Amino acid sequence: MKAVPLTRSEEDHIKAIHTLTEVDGRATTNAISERLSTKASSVSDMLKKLAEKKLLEHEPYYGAKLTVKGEAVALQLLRRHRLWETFLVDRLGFGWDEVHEVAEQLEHVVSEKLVDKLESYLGRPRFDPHGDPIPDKSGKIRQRKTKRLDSCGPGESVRIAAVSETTDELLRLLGAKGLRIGTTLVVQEVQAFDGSMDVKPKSGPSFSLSKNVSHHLQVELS
Amino acid sequence: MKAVPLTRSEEDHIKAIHTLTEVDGRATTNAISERLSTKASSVSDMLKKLAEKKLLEHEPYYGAKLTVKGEAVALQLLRRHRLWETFLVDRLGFGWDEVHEVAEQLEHVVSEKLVDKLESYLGRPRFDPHGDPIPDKSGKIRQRKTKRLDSCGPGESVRIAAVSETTDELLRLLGAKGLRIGTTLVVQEVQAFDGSMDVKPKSGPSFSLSKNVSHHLQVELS
DNA sequence: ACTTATTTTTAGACTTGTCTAATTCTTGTC
DNA sequence: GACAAGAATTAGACAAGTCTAAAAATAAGT
Repeated sequence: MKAVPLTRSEEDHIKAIHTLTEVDGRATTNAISERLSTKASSVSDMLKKLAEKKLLEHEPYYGAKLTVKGEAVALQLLRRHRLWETFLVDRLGFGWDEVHEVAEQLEHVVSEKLVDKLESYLGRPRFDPHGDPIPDKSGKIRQRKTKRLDSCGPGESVRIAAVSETTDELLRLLGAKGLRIGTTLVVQEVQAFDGSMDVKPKSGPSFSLSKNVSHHLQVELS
Repeated sequence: MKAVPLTRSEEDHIKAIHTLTEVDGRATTNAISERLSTKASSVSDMLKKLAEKKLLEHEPYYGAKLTVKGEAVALQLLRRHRLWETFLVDRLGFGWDEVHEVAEQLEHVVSEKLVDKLESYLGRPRFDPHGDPIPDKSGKIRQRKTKRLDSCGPGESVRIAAVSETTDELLRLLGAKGLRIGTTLVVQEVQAFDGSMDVKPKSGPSFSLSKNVSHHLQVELS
């Protein structure tokens, strides 16, 4: 097992495939190209290249699927990304919505020692500021039984388990909408534009929640 | 004045030119290529390109000289590099001889906000772990009144303030002799033959340093 | 099932940054 | 001052990663 250093572009493709597979079940050429803001033809080339490196299997016209080796690469990228995001928010005082682009750059810095020391320095956090799990050195992740509402997609039925980082204002808003711990919701639609979502409580009409609000709601599947 | 983003390679060339100009008074094509481990022809191409961007003036066959604009870029790179080195040593516990390569990568991360917040987080340090000055946001550096150890004579008592143009080999040598930033030395004798000098630390026996080594030690009177 | 629309791939070109090899310019020596 | 040695530049090639345009494969509607 040689540690072939990957280029930034290769890493970006692997991460996109990982995320798409997790969210949509599969990673199509078009979906990848849209995510990376490139053209489908470029992705096609890259898939062939990564398949030759045994990082993924590519069934032409069907889609890409990471191999065990490719999955390991993706998990290390996620690890770096989320550790840096934690550093940026917890230590440098960035807002949770400002860190993505910078972490996107930092995650490509290559130094195992750096990542391990950063992890220790941050107190070995299991979750990043967005509530996403941080893989450990070996790629293992501790799954949370809950996730944030803003990470849910249309059709999901969930129960509110907790409200994170609450403020009085937020609690008042939730009260006004009739939301409390234990309330069951069905996600109806997510707006790509601003991340707001339409949800419908078991009893009562549906309404809209801004991403700001849905982000603070920890939910579990119901 | 638009902030044209530079490529990593362009930044590397500018930094090399800055350092060489500071050390040798001028930056020749060969010297740059050696520093960057590339070939002279590649440097030649890059010089033409950077000259077109008004980052330097290139008198063919004579050498390159940074413009005010180019100098500003170099200072920002130095700022980032030295802030990251400070972070790696002071916060993450890296040895001062282990940080260069990693800082070399981190310095290319582009985010003014990140650099400014990092500076605050570190307590606005004026000097990095090697004793080199860290430029502020506007590019200003606070100079120390230092001279090179090889310019000192017998009887002078000095404190090591910085190690200039460091390499990993040099740092390891210094470490082996117990020398670091802040160490106080008394010059005992200077050999006319080869310029080597005998020095005695405050605690411990005296030993000899070659001119090659003493030339790289920036010291202040103590 | 047939035809059309969509998706994916291929083919060929361009850019950036590098290289080798050949050429041109500068300099130091006699 | 001529000429050899060394330094710098130019010319031409190549790999990586991207693009556009065209071709091929798949999916969808009736």
